[in-house]
Amino acid sequence: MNVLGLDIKPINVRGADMNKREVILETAVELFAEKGYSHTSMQEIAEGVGISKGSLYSFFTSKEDLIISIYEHYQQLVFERVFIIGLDGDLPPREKLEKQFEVQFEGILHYKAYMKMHLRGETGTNNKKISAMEHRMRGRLFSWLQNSLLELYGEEITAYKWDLMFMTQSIYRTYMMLLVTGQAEAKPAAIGKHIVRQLEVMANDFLNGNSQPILNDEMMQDFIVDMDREGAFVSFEKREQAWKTLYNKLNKLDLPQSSSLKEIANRISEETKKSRPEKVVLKGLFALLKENDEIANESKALEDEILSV
Amino acid sequence: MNVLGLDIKPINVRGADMNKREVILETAVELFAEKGYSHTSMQEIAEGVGISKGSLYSFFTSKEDLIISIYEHYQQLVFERVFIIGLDGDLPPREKLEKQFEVQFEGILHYKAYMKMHLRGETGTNNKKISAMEHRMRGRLFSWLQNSLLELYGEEITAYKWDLMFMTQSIYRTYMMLLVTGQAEAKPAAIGKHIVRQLEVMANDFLNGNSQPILNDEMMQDFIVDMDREGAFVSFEKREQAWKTLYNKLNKLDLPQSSSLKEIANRISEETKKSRPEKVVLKGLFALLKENDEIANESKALEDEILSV
DNA sequence: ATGCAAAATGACTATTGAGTCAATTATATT
DNA sequence: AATATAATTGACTCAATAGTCATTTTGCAT
Repeated sequence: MNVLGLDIKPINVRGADMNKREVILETAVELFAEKGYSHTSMQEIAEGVGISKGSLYSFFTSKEDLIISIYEHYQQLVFERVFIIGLDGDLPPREKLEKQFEVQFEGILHYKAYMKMHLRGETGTNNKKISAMEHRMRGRLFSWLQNSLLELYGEEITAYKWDLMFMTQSIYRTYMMLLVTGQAEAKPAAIGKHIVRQLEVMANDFLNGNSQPILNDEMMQDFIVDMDREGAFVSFEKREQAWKTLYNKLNKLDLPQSSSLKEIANRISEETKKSRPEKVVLKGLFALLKENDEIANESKALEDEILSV
Repeated sequence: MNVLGLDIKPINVRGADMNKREVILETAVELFAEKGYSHTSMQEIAEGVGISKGSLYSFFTSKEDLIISIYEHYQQLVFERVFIIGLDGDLPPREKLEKQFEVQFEGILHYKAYMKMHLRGETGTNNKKISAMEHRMRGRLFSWLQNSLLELYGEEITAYKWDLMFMTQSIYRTYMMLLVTGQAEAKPAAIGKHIVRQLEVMANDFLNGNSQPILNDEMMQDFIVDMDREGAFVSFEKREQAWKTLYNKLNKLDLPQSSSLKEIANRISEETKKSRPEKVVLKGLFALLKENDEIANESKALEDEILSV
C-alpha cells in the first residue's frame, strides 16, 4: 500500500518493449532533427539506440513507418493539451487562446528535437502517407485557429479569417523556431500573450475597415476540404473524445468536489505530456477519479485509452 | 541600323554556352522544386535538358556546385531590384517599402520554381557552402528590413525592431508561399501594401506601449554578427555598387533629362529581371544612357557588370 | 575532302543505404 | 537440465546514383 492507498502492480509485460520503442522514437527524432531525415541512416539510428539494424526493423517495418510513428507520437502529446484547454468552458475566449499558445510553447520546450525535425520539414517528401499526415496536422491547427477566431470575434470576422489565420500561424511558427533553435529564451506565457495581442491588433484593423483581406474562401478551397475531411478540432481521436466526455460530465454535474477533480484531471494531462509518463502515477490519479461513482465510467474509458498506448 | 540607331552585333561567341548553362539552371530548379534536391538525380536533370550526364558535369563540377549556382543566379535577380528601389531618394519611406515588397512578389511570380525550391529548404543540408549562402541571404533580408524600420520610425523603434523584423519576415514568407504554391492569386501591389500595413499596425501597438517585445539584442547576437559580416544591404555586390554609383550621380547632377534617364535605368532593371534578358535591348538602353557624357563612365561600369554575367 | 580540336556521350566504378534472413543468443517453461 | 519460444544479430542483397573517362561525334579550318 502506498500513500494513495493503492497496490502498485508491476508494469505489464510489454512494458519493456514499449520503452524500447520509445527510446527508438526519441533517438531517431534527435538524429532527424540534427542531420535531416534522408541523411540519417537506419544503421545510425540502430547504433544510437544500441541495438542492431535487424532489431530496429522488428519495431518499425520501414524508415517511413518510423517517421510516421514519430509524428503520431509527438503530435498527440503536443496537441492533446491544447484540445483539453479548449474544453474548459469557464475560461473567457481570449485567456483560453493565450493559455493554449502558452501550452504549445511549453510543449516545444519538452519536445525540442521533434519540433526541430518538424520545422526542417525535410521528411522524405513526395511520400503519400507522410504528406497526408502533414495535411492532417495543418488541418487541425487551422481548425483550432478558426474556432478561436469565431469565439473571439463572432461571425463578423469571417471575411478576414484566412488572412488572420495564416498570419497568426506564421508568427507562431517564427517564435517556435526561435525557441527551438535556442536563439530566444522567453516564458511560454509571455509569448502566448504576445501572439494573441498581435492577432487582436490585426483583427481590429480589419474590423475597423483600415485593412483589406488578401485571401478568400474561393482561394482556400483546398484548405477547407482538408479541415472538413479531418473532422479536425471537434473530435479527432478516440482519446480526445474520452477527455471531452469526462469534462462534459464534470461540468454538467457541478459536484462540490468538482474543482479538485479538475485538478486531478489536469495532473493526468500533465503526466501524459511527459516523454516518459509514469504508469503508476497515472493509475493512482485515475483511482482517485474513479472514487466518484458519477464519473467512474468516463474515467475508466479515458484510462483505458491512455494506458493502452 | 535599328530604331535606336544602333548596329546590332551578333551575341558573343560564348552566348550559346551561357544559354545552355541557364537552361540547365532552369531545368534543375524546376526538378528540385518538384521532387526535392536529394530525390532529383543528375541523370534526370541531364535528361530534362536533353544532354548527357557527362556534358552536365562539364558545366557544373558537382551537384553541390549546381545548387549553389542556382542560388547565386536567382538571388541576384530577385534582390537586386529591391536594392535599386532602395536607392530612389524621392520616394517616401512607406511607399518605398510597399514598392519593395511589391517588386519581391513580382519576382516570385517570375521565379516560382526557384522560390518553391527555396521554401522547401531541403537542399543538401548540413553542407557548409550552402548554409553559408542561406546565412548570407537571411542577413540581407534582415538588414533591409532593419533599414526600412529605422527610416519609417526612427531610433525609437530600436527596442522593438527584432520582434517586428521577425514577424514581418514571417508574414512575407507566408504570402510568398501561398503565391508560389498557387493557392492564392493576388496583385503584388496589394500584397505589398498589406504587409506594410500589418507592420505599421504592430509597430504602432509597440510604440503606444500596448505590446511588449519578446526579443532583444542579446538574444539576437548571432543575427547581428551575420548581418554585419555580410556588409548586407549597404553594398554587397560589385553589380549593385555600380547601380548605386549611377543613381548617386544621377541624383547629384539633377539634369533636365534626369527623369527620362531614370526611366531608362528602370527599364534596364526590368530587363535584367527577366529570366532571359535580351542583350540587344540592354545594349541599346545603355547606349542611350551613354549619350550623356556626365554619366557615361558610370553607365559603362554598370554595363560591364551586367553584360559580363 | 582531310585533319584536328573541342564537345558530347554513356558505359563503368564506387559508394551508400534500405531492407532481408539464416544463424545465434536470451528467456521462459516444464 | 532440457527444450521451446522469442528476441537479436549482422552479413548479405539489391537498387539508386554521384562522379569518371575512354571513345565517338561534331564543327571548323585548310
